Amino acid sequence: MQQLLIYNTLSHQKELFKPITPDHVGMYVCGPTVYGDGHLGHARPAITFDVLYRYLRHIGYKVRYVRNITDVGHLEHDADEGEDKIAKKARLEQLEPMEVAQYYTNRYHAAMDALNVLRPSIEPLASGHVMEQIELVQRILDAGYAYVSNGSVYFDVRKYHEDFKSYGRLSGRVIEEMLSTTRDLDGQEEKRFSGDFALWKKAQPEHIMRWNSPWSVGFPGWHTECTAMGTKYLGETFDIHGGGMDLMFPHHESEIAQQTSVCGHGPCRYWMHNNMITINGQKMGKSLGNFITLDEFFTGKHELLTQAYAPMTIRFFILQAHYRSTVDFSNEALVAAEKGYTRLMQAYKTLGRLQPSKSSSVDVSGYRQLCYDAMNDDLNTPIVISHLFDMAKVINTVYDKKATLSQADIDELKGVMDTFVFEVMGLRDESAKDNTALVDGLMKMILDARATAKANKDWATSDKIRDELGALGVTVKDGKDGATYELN
RNA sequence: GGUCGUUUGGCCGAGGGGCUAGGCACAGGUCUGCAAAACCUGCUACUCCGGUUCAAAUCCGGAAGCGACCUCCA
Repeated sequence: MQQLLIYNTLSHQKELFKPITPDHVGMYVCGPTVYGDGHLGHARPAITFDVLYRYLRHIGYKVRYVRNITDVGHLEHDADEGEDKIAKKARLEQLEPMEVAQYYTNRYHAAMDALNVLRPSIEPLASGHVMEQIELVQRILDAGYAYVSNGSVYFDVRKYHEDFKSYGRLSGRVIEEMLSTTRDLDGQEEKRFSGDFALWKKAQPEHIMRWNSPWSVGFPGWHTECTAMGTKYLGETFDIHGGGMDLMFPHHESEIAQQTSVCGHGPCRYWMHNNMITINGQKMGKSLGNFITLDEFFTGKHELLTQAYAPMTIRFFILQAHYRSTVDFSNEALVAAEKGYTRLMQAYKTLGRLQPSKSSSVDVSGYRQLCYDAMNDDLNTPIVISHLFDMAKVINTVYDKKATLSQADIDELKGVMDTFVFEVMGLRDESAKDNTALVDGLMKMILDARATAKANKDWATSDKIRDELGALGVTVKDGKDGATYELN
C-alpha cells in the first residue's frame, strides 16, 4: 500500500496516514447548508475530499465517507436575529422549510454530479438527527461542561479549558484573547462567558423549525450535528475530518470541545482543511454577495463570466492548485485551464491511436511512481497534472513519429492515465457537452446542401438526405420559406 | 487592533539552500493546398532591505503589500 502523507491541521505538519482499523478509513466532511445554490466555494471541499476519497479507495482502503446536509440550526447573524436560516428563506418564498431544503439539496446533488463528485457513503440530514443531538447535549450536561440558561443550553468553554487545556489548539487561538474580541450577540446575556456557544437554542416565536427537548422547544446548536452524526456513523474516534478553513474556528474547535467533554478525546486523528476560493482577491461567500453559482459557471450567465465553463473545466481548474492554497478566480485562468484540459484529453485519445513499435525510444517507466509520489505528498494534484502533461508530450511526439513506444509502454501510459486522470482525479472526457448550437449549425449546412440539390432538380440527392436524416431521427419539414428540422 | 498565512515570469500556479515544475499567452521555426492541431526553439522568475552560508527564491531578522480568521460562511 502507498505511504500517504497528509497535512494535519492539529499538528501543523504532514503526517503519515495510518487508519485506526487496518484497511478501513472513516472520514467525515462538513457538507453544505441547503438554503442557497452551490457556488465555487462549495465545489472546493467537495472536489478536494472527493479526490481523497477516490485515492484512499484506489490504494486499497475501504472507506466510509460521511458528508452531512445541514438543513436546521445555524443562527442568522444580522437583521433577523436568531432566526433559523432555513426558516427565513422559507417565509420569504412562502414555502415549507423542508421544501426549501429539499429543493437546494437536489440542486446541490445535480451540481456535484456534474462535477463528477462521488456521492458519499452516508449523507445524513441534521433534521433527521435531532434526537442524537439532544442526547449529545444531555451527555455534555451530565459531564458538567454545559449549563441551561433560559431554555437554552450553552457549552462551558472556561470550565472545559481549565480541565483539558485544549480549546483553541486546532485554530491556534488563545482563549483569553476571546474575551476582548467578542462581538455582541443575541442571547449573550444568557451566557456566562462570551466564548460559550449554544448547544441547544430556545426557539423564538417566529421560528418555524422547532423541536421538543428537555430544555425548551427549540433547535440544536451550531456545532452539534457534526459531533452527533460523526459519532453515530463513524464512532467515537474516526480517521479524518475535513472541511473548509473557515470552519476551523469556531465550528471544528467546538466539535473537538463537545466530543472531548464527553469522551476525553477529540473526534478524529487527522483534521484536513481546504483553503478558500477568492474572486478579485476577496473571499467568495454567500454573505459577501460576490459569489458565482455553479449553474452560472455552467451556463456562463453571470456578468463576471466571459463564457460558459464546463464542469470538468471547473474541476480541472481547482485541481491545478494545491488544496491548501487559495485560488483566485479569473476568466483568464479558467480559459487557460480549459485549454490545458482539452489538450490532456486530446492526448489521451491520441494515445489510443498510436502505432506500437518494437521498442521504445523514451523511458516512460517512471511516470506511475511520480504520480503516486505526488499524491502521497498531501494530495499534490498540481504535480500529478504536470506529470500528465509530460506524458501528453511524449504521446504527441510519438504520434508525430519523432519517438517510438512499444505496445507494453503504450499500455503502461494508458494505465497511468486511466488511474490518475479518471479514477483518482475524477476527470472525465466532456468534449460532447452542449451540442445544441453544433447540431443547429450542422443541420443548416445539410439543409443548405439539400436546397441546392433541389434547385438543381437533383431529387435523388435531396431525397437521400431526407431519408437518411429520417432514419437518424431527424424529420425534415419542407415549407414555403425553406426547410426546417425537428429532432424526434 | 489581535492571531495566522502569503508575496514566484505577461497570466495561472508547483517547488522550497547548489540541479529547478507544469499549463496558458507571446515570438520564431518544422509540417501543411490554406488553416488548426502537434512538434522544435525562445521567454529562466521568485516583494524589498539586512544577515547566515563556499552557495539563498529557498534559512534567519526586519519592512511593505495582500489575504484569512477573530462566534453566518466551504
